[in-house]
Amino acid sequence: MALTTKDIALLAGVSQSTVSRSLNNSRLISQETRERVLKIAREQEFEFNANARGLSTNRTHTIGIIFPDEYLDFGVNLYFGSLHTHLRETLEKRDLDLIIAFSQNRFTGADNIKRLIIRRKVGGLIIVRSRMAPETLEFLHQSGIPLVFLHFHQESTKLEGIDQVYTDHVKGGFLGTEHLIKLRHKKILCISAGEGSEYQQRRRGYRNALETHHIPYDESLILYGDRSFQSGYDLVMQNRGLLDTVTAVFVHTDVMALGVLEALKERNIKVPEDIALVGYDDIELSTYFHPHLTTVHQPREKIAVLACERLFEMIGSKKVKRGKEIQIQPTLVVRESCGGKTADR
Amino acid sequence: MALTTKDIALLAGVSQSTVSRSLNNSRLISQETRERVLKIAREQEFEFNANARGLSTNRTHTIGIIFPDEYLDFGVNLYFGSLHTHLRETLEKRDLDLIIAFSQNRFTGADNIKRLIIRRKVGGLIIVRSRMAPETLEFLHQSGIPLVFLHFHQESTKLEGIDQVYTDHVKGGFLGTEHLIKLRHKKILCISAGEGSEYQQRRRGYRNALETHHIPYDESLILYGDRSFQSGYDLVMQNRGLLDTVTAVFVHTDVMALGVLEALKERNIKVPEDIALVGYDDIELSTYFHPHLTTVHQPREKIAVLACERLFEMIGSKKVKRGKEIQIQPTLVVRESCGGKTADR
DNA sequence: TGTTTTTATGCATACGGTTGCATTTAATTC
DNA sequence: GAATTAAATGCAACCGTATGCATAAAAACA
Repeated sequence: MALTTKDIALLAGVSQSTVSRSLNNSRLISQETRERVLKIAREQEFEFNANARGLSTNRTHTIGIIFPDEYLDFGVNLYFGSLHTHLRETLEKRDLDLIIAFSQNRFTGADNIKRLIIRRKVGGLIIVRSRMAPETLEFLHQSGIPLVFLHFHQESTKLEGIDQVYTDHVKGGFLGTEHLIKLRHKKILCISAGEGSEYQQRRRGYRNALETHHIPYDESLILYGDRSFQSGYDLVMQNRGLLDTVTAVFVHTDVMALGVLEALKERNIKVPEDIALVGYDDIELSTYFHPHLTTVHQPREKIAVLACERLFEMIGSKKVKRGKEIQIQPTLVVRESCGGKTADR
Repeated sequence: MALTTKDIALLAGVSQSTVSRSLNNSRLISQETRERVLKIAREQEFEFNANARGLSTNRTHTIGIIFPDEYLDFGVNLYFGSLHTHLRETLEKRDLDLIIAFSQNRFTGADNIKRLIIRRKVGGLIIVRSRMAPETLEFLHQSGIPLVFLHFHQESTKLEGIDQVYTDHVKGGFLGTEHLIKLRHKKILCISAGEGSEYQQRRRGYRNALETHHIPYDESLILYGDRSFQSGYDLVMQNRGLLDTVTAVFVHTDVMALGVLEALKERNIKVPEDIALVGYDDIELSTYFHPHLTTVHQPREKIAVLACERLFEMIGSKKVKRGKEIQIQPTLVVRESCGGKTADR
């Protein structure tokens, strides 16, 4: 059987509470005793029983992460997968366990967010790009649990008092577009996605850039995919005419951009010679394709680290003021898919 | 505050133990009472406190999954990522929570396997392709925790009594090679990986196929990569001479195969016309590349489901006999990268 | 030296469930 | 209808830790 604090107490010749206090660095303990207890605990490879601890303190050394459902869908999960990895890594540094769930149990329909809090007593929650019922949101507020929303900025007043870490998607949309404009492109097709505020924001950036540079905004130059490789591919194949009239394409996810690239290759349209291409996300996968994608980089590791640190702060002290919004700037990574050349040809 | 069984008891006018029994489907409870209690619990959105439960039963509704470190490495994580997804999905169906860890905490150096058991009291453990210290293995044995090893077959007698779910990598190696042989290829380059039993087994299959068809086995036709896209690419670039002498390449991971494909394209070697290519894993990514990869398919979902079911059995009853080894047959998925044609040219 | 203050330790209870055992109530048997 | 048995419920202890409170020991003070 696993050792308990009681066992350690026996070995050390002290009471169980002294052991508990020693291991928890309480300052009610003499240096001498503490060290003796710690030594024995180490020797015996003592591990706390997380359940007992959680029961007693009503919190656990566990963080919950809520991912959006589409995480399951390979075609679009490369960005979130990478984010996941960084989150895991950051939490592991703090010796925190990680429970992962989708916002809703896809089989029982249970509200996993509520469950993680009530049932698992997670010490904090990171919620990645999830819509949620107002009721759940209300519940989160009331629970007072440390909470960080990730990925995109939500402006709803309902989210007041909730921390958010996100990249500036408007800026990202602007950067990608402006790069193309500076290469003298004027007719820039925008392949975005229908659902999701981040895409709306990226489109706003696209439009801002055009207007800043006095290029008329043309709604017919916006197409909507579903974020998948296939949809990028399909949009190119289905809009042959449109593609002949543009000199550049700005695609709002790398995965779609790779689909676009593939389709263009098949149609014998050369990138970047015939069409310049800009993606969004800077996923590692895109370096597998040629030409390498110029793309808007979102610093995933930074997002993960900042979100976790914020969580740690809140967990560490109840007095930390909630509702901080951390905006991270995306950057443009220039590779080959736009060419060094301008659009003058 | 969250509701407890005591609260429900009060509302239902019964004792706390009756509530507990009702919610746990004990047969010591009358149908009538049970229903009344359940109804109230539902209405109140009662959720068990997992800590309290875990403390008294000494087990939790939680499964641990241990992933290999390289999971972090994108270049090789596509297969495991997909496996992960299926595992998560399967466990969610059973309303089980999931804690994920690497076998060793990469920062504190702690043995996560031991920790998950002692500290988190996970009800079961799935260990994906991990080497581990004999001491840890011994510990696992003793703990009696439901346990399934995933991915490849380990024949060590030390693993006796431990369940394994794996695909037959020897068979897979055989299938891929034989397909090429039947297309009349005789000089088949094999790009494998240095570390990992599964690759050793795939190479054995490769050799078996050659010998079965009376083709001399030539060790110099085996190259070793590190499973990454880049290493597939590099091997092709660094072994130009060798590649000119073969008509087919069998690559032991799809990710590497895609790297190979990319390099061949760059060298203007046509696939499948000049060289036929077979991969291994059947990851979704490979359908993004052209020509589509002929590859050895490992049924990831089946592996996940079988592993979980086995775990459920063991969790459900202590009497279940341990040590079952479930072998799953890989299949060959013929796509475009070998051509319909034979090697007679 | 006696008294007060400080510091270190132990005692006992709470956390929210599960479960063996005792008890009550209902059903069955004679 | 009394005695026996079965079914349903309640009582209470326990799981392992944290922590308020009481207390003992040590230090400081008078």
